[in-house]
Amino acid sequence: MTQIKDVVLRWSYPQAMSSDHSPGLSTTSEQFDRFASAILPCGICDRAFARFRSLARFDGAATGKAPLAKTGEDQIVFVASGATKLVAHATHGREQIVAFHFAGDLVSVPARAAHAYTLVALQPCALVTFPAAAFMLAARAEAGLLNEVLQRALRALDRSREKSIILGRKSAQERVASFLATMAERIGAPQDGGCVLDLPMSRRDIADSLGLTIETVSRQFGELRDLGLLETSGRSIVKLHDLAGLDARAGHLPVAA
Amino acid sequence: MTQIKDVVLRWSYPQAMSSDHSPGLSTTSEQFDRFASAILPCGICDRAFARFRSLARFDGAATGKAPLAKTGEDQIVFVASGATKLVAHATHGREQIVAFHFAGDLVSVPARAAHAYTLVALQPCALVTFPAAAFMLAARAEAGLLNEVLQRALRALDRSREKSIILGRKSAQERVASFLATMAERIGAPQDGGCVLDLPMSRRDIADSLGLTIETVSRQFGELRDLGLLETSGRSIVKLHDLAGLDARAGHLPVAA
DNA sequence: CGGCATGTTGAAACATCTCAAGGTGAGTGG
DNA sequence: CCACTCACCTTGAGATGTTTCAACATGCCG
Repeated sequence: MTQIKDVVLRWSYPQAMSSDHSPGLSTTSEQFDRFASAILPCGICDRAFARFRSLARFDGAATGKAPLAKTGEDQIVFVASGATKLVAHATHGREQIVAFHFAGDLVSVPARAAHAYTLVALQPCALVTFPAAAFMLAARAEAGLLNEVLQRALRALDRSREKSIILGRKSAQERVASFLATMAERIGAPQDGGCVLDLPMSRRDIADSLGLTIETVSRQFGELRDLGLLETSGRSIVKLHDLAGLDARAGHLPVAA
Repeated sequence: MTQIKDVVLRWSYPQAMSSDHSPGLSTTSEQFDRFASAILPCGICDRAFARFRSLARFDGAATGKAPLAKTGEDQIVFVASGATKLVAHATHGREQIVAFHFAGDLVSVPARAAHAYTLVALQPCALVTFPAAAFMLAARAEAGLLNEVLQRALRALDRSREKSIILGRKSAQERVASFLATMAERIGAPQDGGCVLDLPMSRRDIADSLGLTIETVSRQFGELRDLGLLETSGRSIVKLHDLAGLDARAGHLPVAA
């Protein structure tokens, strides 16, 4: 009863597979195996297994490329390796990054809404793509699979709601601190009390994720550095010295609210 | 294959039951029946049906009240009648409304995250509440139910993502226009080319949903009125004259992006 | 070791917020 | 049925944080 919430309530895996930086998996079999072991229940019947195998499309994507063909249909994408961003487009070329994804994550990419969406690779990626409608139809009778996908969807919903709070009610500094705290959870490598991040996304990506400009993000990195909360080296390495201090700066509610 | 996306891809129902303004349903049976016919698949077995019946808690809530007991557990709530808001709390008393819900909607209310969440009634409500973990366990083998809940979760995710774009990259006027366009879809009554809204939420609620202040919301209502796009009467009635014009002001992408 | 995208820092512009003072309307009690 | 009242909404003027525009520094890659 408890393990449901604790173990599988995530649309994405925290760090299980994310230390894998292999540029792209060599074979499609290997990609599909990753998908199957992450998403498909052990007890799934051979017929259903084969059905998903035949629905799957395999894409490798170089950094910065949008690996999905515009089919006009909703898509379900499994990130076998690498990292991606889901970008929403508004008028006047404005972009908002709606989510980041790492190896092991499952992404729902809508074809049409009030805004257009594009999935873009942050690193060389191996992706397994399904047409959403066909995927759902094939999953219709597979309770185990539906359960897994549902828990991941709810996890994604929780993340998206947290983002709404950040975007709606937080200062620039709180946004950057929240971002770093979240990334620490997802891809951070613990190191003597702190945590080291190797961010696959640029300052522009961070800005587009937090609803800020690159200049403001840069300034806030500076301030957090001056506060002794972090240290940067090169463009992508960030060492967080004080996770608790960062959380406080992030405007998170104290535990006993 | 197509009808999946078109018909059931919603965590919430658009207007099906939302014209029902009965303050609260008289009997718990009636409430549960609404839940059952909206969410439980027709073919569900008697045993499972009884299981959900016994898990359900029935609450009536007066306007402004938070009807959920703080159990420390995630909850799943079905809105049998009325309207609610899901509020997230940050430091310094800041609040962000993460979603609105109307009769027929299903809501996932997290117990603990980086921010605390409260579900609050906008109108007198009848609610059916389940502990999320037990709900998921009971649903584990019910593919039809899991499918329904998954489609609704994905719909909620889509809505939340659209909100991220609004909060991250839009001007005050675009936010208000987007809000009105969304409400028109969800609870609008068509009227000679336009659409009439009877908003159950206050200006403060709208502000807390859009990441603005009440003053800014009020000013933007004024500007949209001056532009001839809408007309207000009393505090809650808004008549939209030009849905297309509103959509344009909302910064939505033109159809051929 | 260049060349150039990416990131940093500074000063002025701007949108929204804050603070403050009226209006308005929905519900209440006479 | 009307007037009272209080919460809610509207409008105005000044303060503020973020953006914009611009110049400069850095570090990654060939």
